[in-house]
Amino acid sequence: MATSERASARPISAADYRRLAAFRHALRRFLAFSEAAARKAGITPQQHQALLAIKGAPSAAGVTVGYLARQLLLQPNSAAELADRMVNCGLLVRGEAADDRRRVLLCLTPSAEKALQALSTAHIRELRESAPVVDGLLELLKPGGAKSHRRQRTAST
Amino acid sequence: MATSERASARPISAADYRRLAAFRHALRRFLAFSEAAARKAGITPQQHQALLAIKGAPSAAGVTVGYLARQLLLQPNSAAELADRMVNCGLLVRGEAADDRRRVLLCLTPSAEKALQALSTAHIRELRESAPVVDGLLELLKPGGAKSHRRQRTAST
DNA sequence: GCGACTATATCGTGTCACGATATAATTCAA
DNA sequence: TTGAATTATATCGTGACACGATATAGTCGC
Repeated sequence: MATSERASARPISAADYRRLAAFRHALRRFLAFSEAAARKAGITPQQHQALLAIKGAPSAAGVTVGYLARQLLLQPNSAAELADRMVNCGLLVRGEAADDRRRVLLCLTPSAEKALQALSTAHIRELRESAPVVDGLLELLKPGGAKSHRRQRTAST
Repeated sequence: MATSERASARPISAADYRRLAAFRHALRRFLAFSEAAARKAGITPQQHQALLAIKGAPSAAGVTVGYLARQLLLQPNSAAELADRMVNCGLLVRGEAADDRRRVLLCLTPSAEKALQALSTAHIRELRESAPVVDGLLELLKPGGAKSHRRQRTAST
């Protein structure tokens, strides 16, 4: 069974590995840019993500800890800890939901708004530059990339 | 100066924040998929990244610790520690470069090859599915992105 | 051969997410 | 209503991992 496992049935070509590696490298570069930008703005990368998730939420009146956890793909307790650190940093304020007093509404402070705006401007600029690169890398993996059935027109490479 | 800083000269619209948040959420989802896949294969996400970086490198005879550090955007000492953990796990073997005995050549073991192949297959499949989504989100941020086809050039908000 | 430089390794530290658990608030059934 | 089950958030101890500072080994120019 180990010999004909489905996952190993179709060998990956050297070109596939190169493309995957290049894609992940591009991803890391973007994330590194983002982290550096956040730290330059005086906040941690996770805090930046949290600010964006809150600011980009449908409800403009603040979001709950649970919402933050779902957006950031964190466990609820981790989101509560993150929110706690951000409150201590003066980035967020906690409020209570009127209808359900278990819930805590997280709202950005003015300084957080300011930092997020600057970061968002920089990120939009960066994305406009690097999007074509990522696009190109995704393109290579998408169509007949690892190819198996269809033949693509060989562009040399 | 703080009031008219360049970074804050152009306010970001609510739609921009939503788009940026959606983009980052999609990115986190992909990374979460990747992490879960790696852990299911019995390795850590960083180890998976390292295996891919090594396997996708131009030289097929192993890569140096320094190369690994540059590809993963880590400090050299962190790459050495990562390599150390991977050798202890039986994922890598260290070899010496013939021309420069300071250098260490990292090579995948058979079990690492097997794990990486399975992971790569899963990742290519996942990327083919989620690429259109990421594409769409990038599209929105790219061109005139933040805005609208109609009536841009706004002087207002 | 000697000093400057490069490549890798070691050690102590700090951050952060997690599991387990606790506390508070809501819901629902009887 | 009461009170058990459920949901939302918070607390605490732990572990993984990247880092800075530093150490060691190897190479190169002179």
